[in-house]
Amino acid sequence: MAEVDPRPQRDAQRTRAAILAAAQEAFSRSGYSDTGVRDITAAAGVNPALVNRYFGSKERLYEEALGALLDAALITDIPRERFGETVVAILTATQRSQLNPLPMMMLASADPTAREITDRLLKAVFIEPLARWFGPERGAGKAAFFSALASGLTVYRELYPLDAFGAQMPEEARNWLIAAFQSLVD
Amino acid sequence: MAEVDPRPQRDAQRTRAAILAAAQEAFSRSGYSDTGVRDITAAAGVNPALVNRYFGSKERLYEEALGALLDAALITDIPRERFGETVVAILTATQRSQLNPLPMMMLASADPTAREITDRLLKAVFIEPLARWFGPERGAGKAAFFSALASGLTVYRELYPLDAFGAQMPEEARNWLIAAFQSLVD
DNA sequence: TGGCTAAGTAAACGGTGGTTTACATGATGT
DNA sequence: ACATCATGTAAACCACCGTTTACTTAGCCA
Repeated sequence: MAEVDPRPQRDAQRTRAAILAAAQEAFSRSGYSDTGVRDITAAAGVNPALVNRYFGSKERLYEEALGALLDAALITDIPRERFGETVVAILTATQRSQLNPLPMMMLASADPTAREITDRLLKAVFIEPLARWFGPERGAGKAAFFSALASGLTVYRELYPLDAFGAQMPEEARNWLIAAFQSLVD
Repeated sequence: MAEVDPRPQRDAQRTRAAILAAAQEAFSRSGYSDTGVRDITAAAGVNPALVNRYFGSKERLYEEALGALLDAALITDIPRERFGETVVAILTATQRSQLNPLPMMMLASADPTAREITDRLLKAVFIEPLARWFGPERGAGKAAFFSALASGLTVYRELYPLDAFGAQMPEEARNWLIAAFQSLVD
């Protein structure tokens, strides 16, 4: 006899989490405007109306989805002496991280509402903490360089793939990137 | 007496050009999905149906709009000894260039169809010629670095503006960028 | 066991999108 | 002047979107 599943069929927390996870995946793949509420809920196996029940609107679902990704992406616990290679290792992981907020940011930027939300969250939960971590002297500039470099790399790895940034990145390219990132903390 | 305008009220070429120009402006500002055919034709002062008459579809209008921008953006006639500063001057021009294809590329990348078109055009009319200009040795890698750096800079100048890349960019940041670009040709 | 409430569903609503169709009108050549 | 065709227009079409509403059903407690 099979074990009975002790979990009830109806579980608000589980359903909410399933929608949020499906939203993160969908928004990261298709952005804001091109991701429908019905796409998300179909992937989560629930009814479209539940987005409004649990999150209020598609807009607020996006905000929570991106916020969680940005939170998880903060890299301020990396040891400074190995900053460059650690960052490059993360950004060029063969198994694309589910937690990289950059694709979602790039793809969602066309919609004015999503862009406003993204701009606010990006600065509040990522750029500013990162700038403080870099230190009071030129911290903001370093955070900006970090973001620009990481974004450019992500664009040509995931959006418009170029061989030079592909799976088997040439040693020279990798070293250039490591040195560029490491120079921000030295 | 005022001179009579010798141009007829109806001029297919002029109308077509007006639609194309309005499309470049709109796609650069709002991407593909968030730009409506009615938005474009309203800006051009013509009827929405003319998009289909002159371009076949919104899709093919996008293709022609981006293709023209990518063509005009090729920077292979820059003297190599001043490559870095020239590129940075172009990318950080106070008056944002109407011809920079990067915002359009970034904003349009969410829609699968627009992304496919962008990917094809980007490589055929920009990346590959640029790689040849850099030379047979590591040309592709240099073109990739150029694109990544330029894209990251554009993202944080136009999409999610950061002070460090703003109008009055610190001398240090500017010099870092110039050196990075110049290193690609030295 | 029975009923009450949270959880989930189905269906519709108003708005908007790209596109097509049928029609009106200005330009041109005889 | 008039016929003809390119050019432009108005309106409708059909599909899809986010959201709301009315309803059903499962879970839980008395």
